[in-house]
Amino acid sequence: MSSPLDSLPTWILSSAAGRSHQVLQAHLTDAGVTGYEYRCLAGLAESGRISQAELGSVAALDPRDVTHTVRALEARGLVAREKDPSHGRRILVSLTGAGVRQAEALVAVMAEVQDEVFARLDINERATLLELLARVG
Amino acid sequence: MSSPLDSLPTWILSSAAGRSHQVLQAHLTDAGVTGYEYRCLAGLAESGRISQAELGSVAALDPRDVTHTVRALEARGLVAREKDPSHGRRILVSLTGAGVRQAEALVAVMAEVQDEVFARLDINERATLLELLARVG
DNA sequence: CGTATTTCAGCGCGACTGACATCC
DNA sequence: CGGATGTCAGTCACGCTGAAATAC
Repeated sequence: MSSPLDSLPTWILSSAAGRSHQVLQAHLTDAGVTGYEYRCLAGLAESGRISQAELGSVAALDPRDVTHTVRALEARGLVAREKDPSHGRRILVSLTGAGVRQAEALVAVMAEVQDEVFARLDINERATLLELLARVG
Repeated sequence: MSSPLDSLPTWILSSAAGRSHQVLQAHLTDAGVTGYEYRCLAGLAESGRISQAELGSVAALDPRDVTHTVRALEARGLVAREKDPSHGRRILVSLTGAGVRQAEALVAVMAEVQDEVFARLDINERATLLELLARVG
């Protein structure tokens, strides 16, 4: 059990992120979406009808991953894709009604994830942690 | 650039871990080892001659990953593998002279990684961060 | 018998790279 | 032409799972 890694700050950071990721993944799986899909839905919920390239920027996704993710969401009826009339190559993506409902449900899911991951930290400690994390790297 | 993810604590944590991981990977690549290899070398430097199963525990590695990693290290002359005379199935792994030197060099590499990743935090802030991270998840 | 150890092969996520076609 | 956009295919690290052989 004991490991030289346990005293390594970068390992502690990585381990905490891993535990957080595990909680996140479990909840997203329950909700029926992947991490990429969640990010796209959340980005579209905030930014409305945007191009895939813009969605990649908003969702912090590689444009090539946007392609697959958006097509998967389209196949499930959560997003609509339409050609930009003012730019033939560009494709505009937007949430469908079902997509909007899914995005709203995911807001609640993510709130639960945050509560679970940071359950052992109070409000002030959470703020301190985020401030310190912002200065890491 | 702006993203709904930027205000999500788990995303901030994951991003910080990603930046840390990037710095770590860059330094390990320069040193000529993978992350798994570093963990095995560090574990062996601390624990001496141990079985692969024990090494998996010390290095926080799946036993199946230990197999490949140890064989790669053996091929480079950094570790020695020998059958446990008291248990035919078990294989004992230990550092060679070159392995010891590599492990020592990696200690310095990792110290540099920590300094770089947490450069913008003072001693007290680093301690606070680690204490809070320990309670995440 | 069951348990532990090691080894083989493969999966899945997340992030990335190369190559290419399309459009302005 | 250059530059941006989208698509297809593939790579890689990392952490897993399944299946199997060997030893206790």
